[in-house]
Amino acid sequence: MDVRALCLGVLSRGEASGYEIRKQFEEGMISHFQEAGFGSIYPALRRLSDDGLVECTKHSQDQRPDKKVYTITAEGRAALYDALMKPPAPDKYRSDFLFLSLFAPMLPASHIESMIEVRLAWFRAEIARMEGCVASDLSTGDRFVTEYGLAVYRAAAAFLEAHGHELVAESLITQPMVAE
Amino acid sequence: MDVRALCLGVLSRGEASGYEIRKQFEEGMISHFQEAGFGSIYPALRRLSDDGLVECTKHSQDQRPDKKVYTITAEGRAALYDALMKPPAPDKYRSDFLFLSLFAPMLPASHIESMIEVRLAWFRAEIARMEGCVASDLSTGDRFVTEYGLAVYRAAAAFLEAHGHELVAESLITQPMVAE
DNA sequence: TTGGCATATATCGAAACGATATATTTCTTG
DNA sequence: CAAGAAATATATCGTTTCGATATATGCCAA
Repeated sequence: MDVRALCLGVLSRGEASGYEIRKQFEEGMISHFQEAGFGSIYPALRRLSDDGLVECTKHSQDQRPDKKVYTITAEGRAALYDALMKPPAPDKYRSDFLFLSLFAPMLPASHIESMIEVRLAWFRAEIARMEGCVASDLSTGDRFVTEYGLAVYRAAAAFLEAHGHELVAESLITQPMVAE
Repeated sequence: MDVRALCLGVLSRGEASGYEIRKQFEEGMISHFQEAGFGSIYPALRRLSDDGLVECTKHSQDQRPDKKVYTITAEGRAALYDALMKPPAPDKYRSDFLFLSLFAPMLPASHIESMIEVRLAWFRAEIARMEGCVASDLSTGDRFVTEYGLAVYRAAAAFLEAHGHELVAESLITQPMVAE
């Protein structure tokens, strides 16, 4: 599933500009399980446009640079359907946090501790945000992915709360960053 | 954390060839939270070698092409330490499965059902494998990341077992793939 | 015996990432 | 109230990474 297919998916739910598509990958619900930046989205939209899978209409209303609004075409919907009917590729997960955890006993305890705290705070904020989302009315698919994410984040946060201190305790170098 | 730093991390736990490093990213414990293929590993090793962070010794024992074994140097360990001391980048997660789930009501129920089954089978196999790992004696870091992964996979599998059928039920197109 | 799998290295084009450039408006804060 | 930060909006460009492919041998099973 490449960035072109992801853009088609977003556009199938409503027309949008490149900037608005990126916002969905950065802030929206989709941001929890897919990512794409300007450097991928703009070339993808160009190619989709060339292939007739989306149509681009320029809105030069404001003073700002022309806003280009993209709309999915019938061919675009067919291409999206084909992409969705292929068996999904396995999930890809990259975590510098877990890689770093492998080496925790060789790093300062304060570093491990602050890393765990930052992470826990992030999980709690996301969980709160998602709980707000499920309270409102979502479509079937949206509710499913949000509750899935919630289940996983809660498990991860609970694990860190229960076992994070073990990683800190095993750190051989115990130098507080600020003098006591 | 780029592929060079990841290779340094692997080599800090023992010398290895490019092939063996890739096996760790493909099969080993690390495969659950970091990925790298030949196309990234070989250029990374070349650059690490040029920069003096690893040393390469050729073992031409077998008939096969020379096995190049890489060993981390003192400078390499220092560079790894620096990389590990930077605040870790946020986790990156990409799931075609969840993206596809957004559109489940527009896809055949049989497709959704088989996708969920495949996924559940994969989770169960990985959970069993990891349970075998934690039974043996692991280092602190290794045990932490394995049990973290176990907690998350169990939560994901439990969610799919409990709510997977809801996604199938909502699928508007209910065409069995094989005639009954 | 022959086809498939594991070992082992390596490259190459395509895709994606991350930083940066540009320009205007709107919001914030000292 | 003015200065600066943030949001809106598009786009490129060099570096990195991905995925497929090439090459060659040993080993095991059908």
